[in-house]
Amino acid sequence: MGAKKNYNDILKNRNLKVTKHRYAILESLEKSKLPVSAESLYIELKKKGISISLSTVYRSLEALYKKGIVIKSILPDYNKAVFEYNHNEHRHHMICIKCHKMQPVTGCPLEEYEKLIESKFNFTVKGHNLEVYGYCDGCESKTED
Amino acid sequence: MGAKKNYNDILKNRNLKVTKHRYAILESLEKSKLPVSAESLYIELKKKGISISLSTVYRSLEALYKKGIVIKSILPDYNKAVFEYNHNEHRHHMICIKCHKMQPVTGCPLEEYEKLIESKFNFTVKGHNLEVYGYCDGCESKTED
DNA sequence: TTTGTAATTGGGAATGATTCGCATTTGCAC
DNA sequence: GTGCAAATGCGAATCATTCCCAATTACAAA
Ligand SMILES: [Zn+2]
Ligand SMILES: [Zn+2]
Ligand SMILES: [Zn+2]
Ligand SMILES: [Zn+2]
Repeated sequence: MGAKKNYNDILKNRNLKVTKHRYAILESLEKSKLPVSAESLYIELKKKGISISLSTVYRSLEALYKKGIVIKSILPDYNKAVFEYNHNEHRHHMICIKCHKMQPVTGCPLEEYEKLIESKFNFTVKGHNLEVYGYCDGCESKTED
Repeated sequence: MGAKKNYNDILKNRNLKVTKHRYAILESLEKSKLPVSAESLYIELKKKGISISLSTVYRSLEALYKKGIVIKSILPDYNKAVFEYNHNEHRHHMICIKCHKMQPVTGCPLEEYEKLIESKFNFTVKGHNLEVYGYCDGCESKTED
């Protein structure tokens, strides 16, 4: 939360111009506990009285994603991308099969695994994608077909 | 490869009717080393002389996915779903950021992690999704912007 | 502060993957 | 063999995302 100035630097350091839109997007994402879709972010910004177009939201998110400032993921049952601020405290999510709720889990069990892959195959690891599926607290008792 | 009869049982056990299309899809997926998109599978089946519609390919894959017979995943940079046969030898993939090649890696580093999650949160784990990103053997020397 | 230029944006159209609707066909239990 | 629910074909519809292009803006250099 050394916020304000921070976003400017983050953007500048990655050769992205500082605009009020990007600023607002980062602010919104950083506050959000959970990953959000482009559209829901768009709606949220509108509610805050920010004038922005959906295209811009998509473009900004994509730019931020390419620079590693945000994390993008697409879930096989919820066919759209969701974005979250890349708090560098690496984290993953538990996703409920039933209600689609996502819950963050900090920490990562993959450090050794990545090293293993790098040495075993000739592959330079740059990151990974991990989500755990199952039934959340509330949906526990439900069984599927 | 106790193949032939096998698919029939797999389908029947999950309350899916046995049709030549599903049979062909499973056969194709099981042989494939790498995950394939619905469309490329469709094209492949056509080449084999099988008469099928793209809708059916989508519907069948979705049905097989819901039953756990195939695995579905969507990659954030290649915006479409890919499917692979669920060899129960659990595996994951390394995906090249540059050429999009996917390479399977058998084995899983997440058993303990899942137990941890189940006990720590009140969450019933049913599965997970893991891909490792980076540069493959051939694309090694390439840097991004 | 002013100017020049490339990056960013709006808004709407285009795209492309996936799903849907509905008439027809097929699997399979009885 | 019959009957019915499930599966299919094919085209239309949907929906997220990208693209186009003219107008605006950020910001570096003067
Ligand atoms: Zn739930
Ligand atoms: Zn991790
Ligand atoms: Zn590669
Ligand atoms: Zn695994």
